[in-house]
Amino acid sequence: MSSKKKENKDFQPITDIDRIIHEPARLMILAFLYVVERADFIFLMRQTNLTKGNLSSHLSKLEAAGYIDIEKKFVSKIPRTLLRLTKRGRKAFQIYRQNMKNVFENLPE
Amino acid sequence: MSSKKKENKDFQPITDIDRIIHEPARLMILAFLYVVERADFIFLMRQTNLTKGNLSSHLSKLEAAGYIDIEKKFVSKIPRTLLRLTKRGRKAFQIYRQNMKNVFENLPE
DNA sequence: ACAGACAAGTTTGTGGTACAAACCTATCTG
DNA sequence: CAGATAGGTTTGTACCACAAACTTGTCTGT
Repeated sequence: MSSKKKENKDFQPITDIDRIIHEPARLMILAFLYVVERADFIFLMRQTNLTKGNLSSHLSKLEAAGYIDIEKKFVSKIPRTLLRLTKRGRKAFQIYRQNMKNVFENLPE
Repeated sequence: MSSKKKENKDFQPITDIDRIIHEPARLMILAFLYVVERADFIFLMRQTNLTKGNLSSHLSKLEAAGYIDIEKKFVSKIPRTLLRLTKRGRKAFQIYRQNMKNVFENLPE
């Protein structure tokens, strides 16, 4: 009945924080994709002010986590990279959001 | 009138995120100190489930940032390390909190 | 009174990662 | 056909979170 371990329910939301999402650059990316549901590389780069290189590697990481799909098309010889949130990504983002909300919820002021 | 640079007001709160606070372990520490206003090392260690080593280094970092005061007392030969939020720390935490709130504020669902 | 055992921290070592800079490949332009 | 530009990817590096080792001091038991 009594738990041996102090599990500290208070801080559980913080302990559980998804580090993939927690990184500010990726949080920006996800927050954007959460709304528009589809965007291309260049547009995202302008929106986030990330460099090409960094945007690229963050996108790879998000893809590896299964949070976004990366679709490479050609529009009359010009490459176009389209990004969209997966179901999994959407879910993870919602959970992250709820966790962060819980952290601050019961604080005064 | 028109701004040359795309400043992306939408994501400004994320760009401005305070990395000292953003780290989950330190967020936990600050969230706790925000409430109790004074705690000792051991108690904080139990609350956060951090090891002594990691707690120590996070506290050092918070102190270096001017966010907490570390007070080392002796209570009849036994050392006691007391932590409390500085005004600066309290302010920074509030700003961080507001930034995070802004990030999620205008999203659907 | 002195050999452990324990308590309360601090310092050191290391693997992972965010950011920047270099690189790549293809198209357009004079 | 020599740059310049566009759209990315890969590489290099400096930092930093976490774990493990170390430190300093107190409290036993014998």
